[in-house]
Amino acid sequence: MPKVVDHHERRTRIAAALLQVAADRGIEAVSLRHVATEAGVSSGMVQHYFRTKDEMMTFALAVVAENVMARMAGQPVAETPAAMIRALVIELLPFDEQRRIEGRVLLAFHAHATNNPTIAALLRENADQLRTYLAERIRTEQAAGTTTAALDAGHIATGLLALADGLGVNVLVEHYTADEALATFDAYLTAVLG
Amino acid sequence: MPKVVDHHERRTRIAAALLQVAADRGIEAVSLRHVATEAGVSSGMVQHYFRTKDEMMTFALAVVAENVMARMAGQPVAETPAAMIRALVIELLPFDEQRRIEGRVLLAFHAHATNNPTIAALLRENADQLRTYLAERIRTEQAAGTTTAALDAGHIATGLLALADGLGVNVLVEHYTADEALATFDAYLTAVLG
DNA sequence: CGTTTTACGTTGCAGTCGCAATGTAAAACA
DNA sequence: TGTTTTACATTGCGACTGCAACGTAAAACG
Repeated sequence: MPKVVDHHERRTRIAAALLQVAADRGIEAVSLRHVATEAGVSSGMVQHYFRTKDEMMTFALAVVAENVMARMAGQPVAETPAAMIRALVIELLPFDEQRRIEGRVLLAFHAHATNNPTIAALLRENADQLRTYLAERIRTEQAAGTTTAALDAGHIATGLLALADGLGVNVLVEHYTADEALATFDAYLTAVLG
Repeated sequence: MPKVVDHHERRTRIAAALLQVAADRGIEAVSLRHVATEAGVSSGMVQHYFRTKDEMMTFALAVVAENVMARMAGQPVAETPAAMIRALVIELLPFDEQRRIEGRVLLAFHAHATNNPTIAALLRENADQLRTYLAERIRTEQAAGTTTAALDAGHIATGLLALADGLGVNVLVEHYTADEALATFDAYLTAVLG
């Protein structure tokens, strides 16, 4: 056998190139050759680590999902419940280049999921995870009496995430800036949590 | 000259076929040949009415935008401000097949707009129109004192539309049903408008 | 040290794409 | 009635796609 190689590392590197291509030129520009060129490798190597294009796409999506989750989990504990929610959801808005790229890719995958059950399932799994996490934290605050919100925590979480999704999309297509989106989000937060 | 032909009608018919293909098999399946087949015409005819694929896509998007606007404008005047907003935004949620198709197509175009200025501009124009319209109606209600909302009408409109966008996307990828989305939306409405 | 297994690189094939080019038929206009 | 103009249909070309099929070289293992 040749050089022992970290498969996961190679796949991750290729996925990163895929995300770059998708963010730069749209997901329809994601081809084996383009990704290979972007990664600086041969298309044969890409084929070596991903048997099909679909497998490559799915892996890349999983990478993005992991990144988002990791960023949210790495968030420090906030003082007030509103601040906590704000900090979490801000992570979903495209404020810097990294989040812009991820946002574009996620948007493209959402469009794709519309007629691709595999991708739809992957997206749904992550969204559920996020929603459950957020709802749980809201419930905790409600139990502790630190928030005035009388609404069902599940509805609040769903609404917050959907609002973040919608604002994110609108920022990505440049209907308004991330700051304006945040202002709108804040208005919603105060309305719901007091 | 041959048979005098209604150009706009032909283009609209082709656009309808495009939307069908996009909704059925994803926007990446939209090719001159597929659209032509779906419309039951030759690809030469499609080329006759649209000089480029891009022109065809843009036209189809404009058709969708018109449909949405027409449906919203055709909405009867509601009793309460909340009911009015609710009726308007419900039109944006994918409750029936028609709105599901339009939603899918719009979602795909939003992803596309991320790196296509022409489409981005078209989307932005429509979104602005919608937002202005909604904000204006909210302002009217506020002036009449028929709503308790203290927030800036612009922010409310932006938030409502973004929330509708986000909920719509989540319904399209089947994270939850349109009814659940509506429940969440209602919770938001009462929180904001009282 | 020889064998085997893995990690790539290269090439090619069948299919699809957008689009240009060309052909044909029919109706409006002179 | 003849000419011109428009409405299509057909064909083909160059570019691109995913993917299979090979080839090669190097390192782990016996």
